[in-house]
Amino acid sequence: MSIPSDFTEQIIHIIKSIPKGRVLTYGFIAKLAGNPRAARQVSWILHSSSKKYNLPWHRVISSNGKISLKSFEDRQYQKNLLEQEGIKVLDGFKVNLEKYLWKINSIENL
DNA sequence: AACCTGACGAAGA
DNA sequence: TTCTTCGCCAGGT
Repeated sequence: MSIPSDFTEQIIHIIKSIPKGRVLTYGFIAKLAGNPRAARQVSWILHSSSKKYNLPWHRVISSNGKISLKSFEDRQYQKNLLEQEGIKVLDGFKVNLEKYLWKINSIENL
């Protein structure tokens, strides 16, 4: 284990700040953290540190509005978590970003 | 220093 | 609309 970079800590902070009933996309989180092209790093963090940092990982989805987990079981699980917060998950595990994306333009006040 | 990986994403075909 | 390709990033599988 190594000490997370500032960039990584920013990402973690942002994810922990996502309100219930809202979602954020990988790319958007990366952008808020300062590097719009580091979406993959966001996925890596979720994959490796969700448990460690107790992150609301289920509130992070792809830019196309779909759940990104690989197996059907995992997608189903994430879908349940989202619906528990009032988020409607449509066929194909898709979420209406227009409706549920967390509108935030800066992390200044996080 | 080099290489590999992932719950990505935009652009093409 | 779906599939493929290619570029990106930081951590370490």
